[in-house]
Amino acid sequence: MGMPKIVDHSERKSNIAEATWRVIIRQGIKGATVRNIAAEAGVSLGALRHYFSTQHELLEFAMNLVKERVTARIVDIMQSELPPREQIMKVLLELLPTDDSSMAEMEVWFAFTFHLKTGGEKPVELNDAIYPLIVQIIDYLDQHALFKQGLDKGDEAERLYALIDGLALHAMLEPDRMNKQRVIRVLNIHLESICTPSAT
Amino acid sequence: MGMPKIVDHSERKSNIAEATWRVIIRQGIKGATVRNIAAEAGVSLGALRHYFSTQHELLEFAMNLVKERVTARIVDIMQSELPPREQIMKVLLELLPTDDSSMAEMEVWFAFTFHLKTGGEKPVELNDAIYPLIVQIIDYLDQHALFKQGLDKGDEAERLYALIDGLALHAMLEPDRMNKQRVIRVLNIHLESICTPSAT
DNA sequence: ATTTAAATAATACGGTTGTACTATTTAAAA
DNA sequence: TTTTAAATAGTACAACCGTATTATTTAAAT
Repeated sequence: MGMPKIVDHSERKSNIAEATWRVIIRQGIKGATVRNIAAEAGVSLGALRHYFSTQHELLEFAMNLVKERVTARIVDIMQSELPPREQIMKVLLELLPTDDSSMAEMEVWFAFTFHLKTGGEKPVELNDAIYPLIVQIIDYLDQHALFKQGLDKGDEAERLYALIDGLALHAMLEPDRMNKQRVIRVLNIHLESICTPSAT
Repeated sequence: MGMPKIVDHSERKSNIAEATWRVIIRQGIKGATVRNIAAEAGVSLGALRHYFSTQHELLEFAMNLVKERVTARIVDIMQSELPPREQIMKVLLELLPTDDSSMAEMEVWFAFTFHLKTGGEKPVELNDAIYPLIVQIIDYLDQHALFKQGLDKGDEAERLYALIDGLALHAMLEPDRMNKQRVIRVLNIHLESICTPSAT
C-alpha cells in the first residue's frame, strides 16, 4: 500500500489562516474571498479547497487560530513569576492592540465577530474566552489581597471587561489619539481605582 | 418652462436610508446590496440610483442619518430641566443599546464603522461625535461640583468613553448577559466612582 | 521502478454584484 | 391641453463570487 506526498497538514492550514488575516487587515472582511486568500497564500483555488471545503470553515478556523495564539501568550505570562500587579497589567495589555501584530489580531477578531454575528449560517460557538479570563483576573487580585474592599467582584469584572474592549475598540479605530502610552495610562488609573492602595 | 413631478427629495432619501438600516440589521453589512435595499424600500433599482449614484454614497448617508437622529435625542435631553446626575445618566443611556430601536442603531453604527474603515475608498470623515460629548459631560459634572476631586478630567473622559463603547459592544454581542438592567448597574457604579459622594 | 493517494492545478458553472443605459411614466408649469 | 423634466422602471453588462469538477503532478511506500 503506497503513500503519497505528505505535507504538514496543520501547518499548511495555519499558513492559509495567516494569509486570511493579512487579507482582512488590508481589505476588510469584504475582501476575504477565497480567491484573494488563495493568492495571498500563494496557492491555487483547488489547493485551498483541499484544506477548507467551504469559505465558512476557513474563516472559522482563522478566527480560532487568533484565539489560540492570544491564549497561549496569556498562559505564558500567567506562568511567569512576576509580581501580581505587574502580571495582571501584562495580561490586560495582551488583550489590547499595542503594536502592529496585536493590532492586526484585533482587527481580525472584530471583523470575524461582526461577520459571524450576522452571517446567517449556523450560530457558530463564539464562546468568548475573554470574559471568563477577566473574572479570573479579579479573583486573582482578590486572592492576593489587592482587590479593594467594598467593591463587588461581579460588577467590577463587568466594568473591567467593558473598559478593556472599549479601549481595544478605540485603539483600533483611532490609533492616533488612543496610542499605546494612553492605553497604559487609562489602564493604570483603572487598576489603581479597584486595587487596595498599597505600594506602587 | 414646465416643472415635472415633485416629491420630497430628502424624505425619500431618508426612507431609503431607513430601509438600509433594516437590511443591515437583518443580514449584516454583507447583505446591504443595492438590490436588497431597493427591494426593502419598495423602489426599483433605477429609482434608488436616482437618489444615490453609488453604493458608497448611500451607505455614508445612511450612517450620517443615524448620527443625526442620536444627536437630536441627546440635545433634547440636554435641554431638559432634570437634575444633573439624572440628566447625565439619561444621556449616557442614549449612547447604549437599551431597546430594539437603539440596538438597531448600534448595529448599523458598528457595521458602518468597520465597513468604512477598510472600505478602500476615500477615508470618509468618521468624525466620531461621541468623544467630544463625553468630554462635555465630564465638564458638566465638574461645573456642577459633582466631579470627584483628585481625578484628572482628561483621563476620566477617556475612561468613561472606553467604558461606554465597551458596554455598547457587549450589549450588542451578548444581549442575554449584558441586558439593560446590567448596563444601568455598571454605569451607576462607574458614575458613583467618579462623582463626589453626595446625596443619591 | 512501479504503485498509490495526497497535493495541486485548471477550468467551468450558476448566481450575484455595482453600475450603466434606455425607455416609460408622472405631475407641475406653460 | 400641451410641454417638460423629474421620477421611475426595466434591462444589460462586465466583473466577481463560492463551489464543483476534472486532470495533473508529486513523493512516499512497495
